[in-house]
Amino acid sequence: MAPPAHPPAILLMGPTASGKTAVATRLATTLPCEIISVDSALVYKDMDIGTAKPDAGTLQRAPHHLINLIEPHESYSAARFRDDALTAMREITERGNIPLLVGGTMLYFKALVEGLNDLPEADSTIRLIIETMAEEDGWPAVHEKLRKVDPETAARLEPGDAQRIQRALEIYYITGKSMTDLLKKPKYVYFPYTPIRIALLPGDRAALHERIARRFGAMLDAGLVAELRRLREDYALEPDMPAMRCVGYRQAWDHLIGKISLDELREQGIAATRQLAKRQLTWLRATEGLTEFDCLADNVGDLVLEYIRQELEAMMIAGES
RNA sequence: AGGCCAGUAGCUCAACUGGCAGAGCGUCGGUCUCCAAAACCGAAGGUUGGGGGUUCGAUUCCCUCCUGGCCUG
Repeated sequence: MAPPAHPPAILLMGPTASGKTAVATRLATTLPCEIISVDSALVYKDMDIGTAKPDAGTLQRAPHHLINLIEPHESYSAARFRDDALTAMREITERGNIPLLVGGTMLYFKALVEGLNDLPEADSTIRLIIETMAEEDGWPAVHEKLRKVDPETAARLEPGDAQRIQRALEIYYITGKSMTDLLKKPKYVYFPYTPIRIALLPGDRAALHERIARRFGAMLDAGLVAELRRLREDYALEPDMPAMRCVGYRQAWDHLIGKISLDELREQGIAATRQLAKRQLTWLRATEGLTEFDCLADNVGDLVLEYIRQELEAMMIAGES
C-alpha cells in the first residue's frame, strides 16, 4: 500500500521584473489557490514602490500571504520564512485550496523545501561583539579565530566574506559547537506537499534589461525618493539595516543624503536590479526539477495555467488509482 | 577663421624625463544552511581617434587630418 499522496503546492520562481505577480494573479483568480509571497523585501510594511509590491487592486483580487509582516527597522530570516510559510500552507490546504508560492528569494525556497539544520538564530549582541573584533583587528584576524574553532568552515570561506565568517563564529559562541559539527547532524526535512515547480526565465537578457530600466524609471516617477523620505521620518533607520540595503532604497538613500545625483540614482538603481536578476538566474540555473517558461512571451500566463491544470489532473488520476 | 586644451576598455579616468597599457564602475560567469533585493569569489574586454615620421622601442616626441570643448574675433 502506497503512502497517501501529499497535496499539491505550486512553486513559481523567477528573477525580478519577470512578471511573476501577473502570472500569479492570473492563476489565483482562475484556480482554487492562494498566493504566498516568497520575497525577502515584500515582508516590509510601508515599502511599496521600491519593492514593486502588488497594488491594492491586485491584492484585493489575489490576496498575498507573508507580505507587510514587519517594520523596516526590523529583520526577517530564512528560518522564520520557513515557519511562516509552512503555517500558511497548512491553513490554505485545510481550506481546500492549493498554496501558490511566488517569489524571487531563492534561499527561502530552498529553506522551505529542503529544510534547515538546527542552528541557533541570529543574536544581535554576539554579532556586535564580533563586529567590534573585526573593527579592531580586521576580518582576516576574525577569520583566523574561526579557523581555530572550525577549520573546515574557515577553509571554505573567503577571508573577505565577513557575513558568513561572522555567522559561523556566532554559531560557535552560542552553542560551543562548530558549524561543521552541527551541519553533520541530519536535518529535519518537513515538506508534506507535492511540488509543481515553475520558473519564469527571460529568453533574451537584453530584453529583460530594458524591462528593468523601464520599471525602475517608473518607480522613480511614482515617488521612490519621497517614499524613502517618509520612511526615514517614521522609523529610526540606518543604512546598514537589511531593509535599507534593498535594491533601489540603498541608492535612494545615497541620493537623499546628497552623495549621488538623481541621474546617478537612476543609473545605479538599474544596475543593481540587473545584478540582482543575474544572481537569481544563476541560482535558477542550478536548480533541478524546474519547468521553464519564457517570461517575455505574451501568453506566458496561459501557458503556465494550462501546464498546471495538466499537472493537477495527472495527480488526481494518480491519487484515485 | 586663429589660438589653447582634450581624445586610452561599454563609462569615468591613470600610466615619471620614451621601456611589458592599469584602476574604479558596468558587463559576464559562479558561490550560497537563520541579514539573501544580502555577502563574497572569478573572468572577459584595448589597432591608446586616423594616417605618416623619428627611434632598438612611441599612449608618451614631431607632422598631418578628424572629433569634442574653451578662448579670441
